[in-house]
Amino acid sequence: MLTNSRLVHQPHDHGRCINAALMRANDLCAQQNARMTPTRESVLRLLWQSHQPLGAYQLQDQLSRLLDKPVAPPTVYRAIDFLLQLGLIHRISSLNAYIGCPFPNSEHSNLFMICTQCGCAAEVAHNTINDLLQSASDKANFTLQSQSLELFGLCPQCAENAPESNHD
Amino acid sequence: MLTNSRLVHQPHDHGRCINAALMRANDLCAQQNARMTPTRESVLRLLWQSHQPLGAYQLQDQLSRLLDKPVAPPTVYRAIDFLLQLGLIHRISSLNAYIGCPFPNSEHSNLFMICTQCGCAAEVAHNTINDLLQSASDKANFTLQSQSLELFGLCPQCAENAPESNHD
DNA sequence: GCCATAATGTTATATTATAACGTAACGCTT
DNA sequence: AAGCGTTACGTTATAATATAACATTATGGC
Repeated sequence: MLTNSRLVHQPHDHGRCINAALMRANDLCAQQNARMTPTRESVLRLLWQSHQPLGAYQLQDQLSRLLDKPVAPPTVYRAIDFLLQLGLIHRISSLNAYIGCPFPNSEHSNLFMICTQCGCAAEVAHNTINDLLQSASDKANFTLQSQSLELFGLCPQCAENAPESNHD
Repeated sequence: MLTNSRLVHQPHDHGRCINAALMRANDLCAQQNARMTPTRESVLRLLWQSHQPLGAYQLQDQLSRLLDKPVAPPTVYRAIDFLLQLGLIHRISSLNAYIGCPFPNSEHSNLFMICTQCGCAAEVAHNTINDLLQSASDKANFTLQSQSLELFGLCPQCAENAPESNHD
């Protein structure tokens, strides 16, 4: 089970973690002969700035503030589409929000653990689950192409802070 | 593995299948002291009419035609919310669409197999997958509350009709 | 029948996403 | 370096999905 759960849920050198993500992104672009333009890089950076998924219009606000000029929705959506295609970010469809992918190179399951309290989201790649989903698909004669797996609940911190209605 | 996959993918007595769903719905309402009003029943029926997920505005159209009078979005969304709360239907968030639940009483995984070709969707309850997700959550110290699992691919028919770019 | 509650009607608007078309930048060829 | 095709971006308008707020009507218990 490969996960960025600890990174998400625990304090860490976040600047380094963002830079690492940008490096990976640049590498991938070089590989694929794609251009990491300033707008795209800004959007990717903003998505990495928080471990929370951000909506397109939140991104618009932040990008607009960052560039100190008005930014229209298509600008944001174009950057999002580009990053999605390269697998550098994911769309979390139950939230209509987007988040940086911690392991863009690996084939992985896109399983997210999303905190209903604080909104943070950790990504998990879990081979056993993927295998099971594949075999369930096979059994149903379903030709699996892609998947979207989203778990909702409390992250470690929030569970800690607000435990099961205990009044000790 | 409990699934309505065969029902979805194979010809069957669909009228009976809709009626069964409505019966289950009425039972559940009786149990929970909830009211199955005409609007709600119509929406549920429309959702069962196809094994495809329907969007809110598709439902609006169809409901409007069925009742032969204009219907505003809130009407549709209220019925949807009611049915969602009772677990009689599900929201498929990657499609912004809704679909009748074939086994509303059971605790289940909400796993959908959605055909990217024809749009049909089968629901699967798979205990092993649920258990795995639970244990993955435990390992990550994540308090699992709910989940949304959506698989995309080709249903048996569509796979049959458009096999892997073979030209034999 | 009266009342509280639940459901629906109605109007307006918020939120998310895309279409369509023009302009600018890039990078290759010559 | 001029020309040119491609890619990216700017701009305006609008589509698609969802909800807020408040008025009205129906339902069921007393």
